[in-house]
Amino acid sequence: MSDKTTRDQIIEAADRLFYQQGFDHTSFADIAAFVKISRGNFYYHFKSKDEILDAVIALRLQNTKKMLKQWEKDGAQPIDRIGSFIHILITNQAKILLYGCPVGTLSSELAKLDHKSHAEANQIFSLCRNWLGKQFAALGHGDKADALAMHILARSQGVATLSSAFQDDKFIAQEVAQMCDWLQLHAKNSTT
Amino acid sequence: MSDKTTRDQIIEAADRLFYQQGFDHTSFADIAAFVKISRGNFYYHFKSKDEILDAVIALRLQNTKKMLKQWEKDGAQPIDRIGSFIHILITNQAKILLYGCPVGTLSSELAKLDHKSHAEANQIFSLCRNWLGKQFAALGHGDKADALAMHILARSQGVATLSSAFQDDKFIAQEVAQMCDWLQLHAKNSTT
DNA sequence: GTCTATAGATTGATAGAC
DNA sequence: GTCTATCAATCTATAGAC
Repeated sequence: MSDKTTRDQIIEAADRLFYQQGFDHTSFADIAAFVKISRGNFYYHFKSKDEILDAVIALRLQNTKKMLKQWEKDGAQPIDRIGSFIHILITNQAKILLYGCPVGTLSSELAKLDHKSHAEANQIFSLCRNWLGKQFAALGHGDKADALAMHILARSQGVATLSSAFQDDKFIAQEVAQMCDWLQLHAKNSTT
Repeated sequence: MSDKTTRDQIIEAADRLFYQQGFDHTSFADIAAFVKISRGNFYYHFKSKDEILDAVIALRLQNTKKMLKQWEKDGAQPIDRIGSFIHILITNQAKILLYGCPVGTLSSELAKLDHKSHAEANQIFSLCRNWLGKQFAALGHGDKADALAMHILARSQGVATLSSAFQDDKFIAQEVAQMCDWLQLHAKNSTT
């Protein structure tokens, strides 16, 4: 923890604060207070606030890739892997209830800001979409694999938004169970 | 249009700009330029920016009530009424692709800002939830009516978020069709 | 009821000492 | 590499003329 570079500490603090407070509403003063450096020191590591955002998005892309790889390693069958994806709603439920989904809320904010990095932020969605599509393709849903991936992604987003609005963790549990039931209906032939 | 009070013009401009740019990112200067009044004039009509937000939320609550009443009038059967709700995704698709759902994105933003009016903004969700629950109850789903209402609400939110991220109007059409299919499966006895 | 002028705080960003 | 000091712009909000 203490041997991390200042640059990495800034990125991690920004990652956290952008999620909790939003990108636009998080100031350098906020990040500086968190990392315990002066505001002027930022500009040795980054040219602008937008550059910090890009670094945060890059970090999230990297972490998402790691997570998907891990699920691919842990889950022998595509069904198990997709199940892992669905269950992040429960794994991260405490944070989701407070701040929603980090991917969806950042994408929505950058859309409203008409921010140049909006497309980059959406690559996190694309990563999940393609990975889910690959799993559904492995299940035998050739042409419908992408549509099924988008369906699961959308339902996860909706659960995050509504559970956060109503502070309802039971709703998360209900919907996760329903999505798993739905998944079983789409379990064609995996290995056979 | 021209005989509207300045106060109403401010509220309508704020309603539009809060949706397109976000609440926090919209300044008095933005609203003033839209309504063509001076910045100082705001404070004759409102005490603070938060008061404008409350007025905007009150307006949205009022408009939502009107819309739900109209659907109840137009649709003879609960199935038709729920169908009207699902189809707002298509009716408002142009705006949704650009700015997402006005209810969901405002709720998410106010959650991150830890804003005191977050609960008020969520009343728009509650309005829809209770109305949908009433329709499902009329369909004969006594104890499951609220869960079905939440399910439809969540799926609508997810479709709004993802279609906006991927700029995909075909995805909206696909999911709306699927939601209508799902709805038919839940069409127990309505009038009989 | 609307305006101009301005206060007071905060923002992102820069310059230069150490 | 980190700091202090500071700039210029912007923000919400206020005061007072008309």
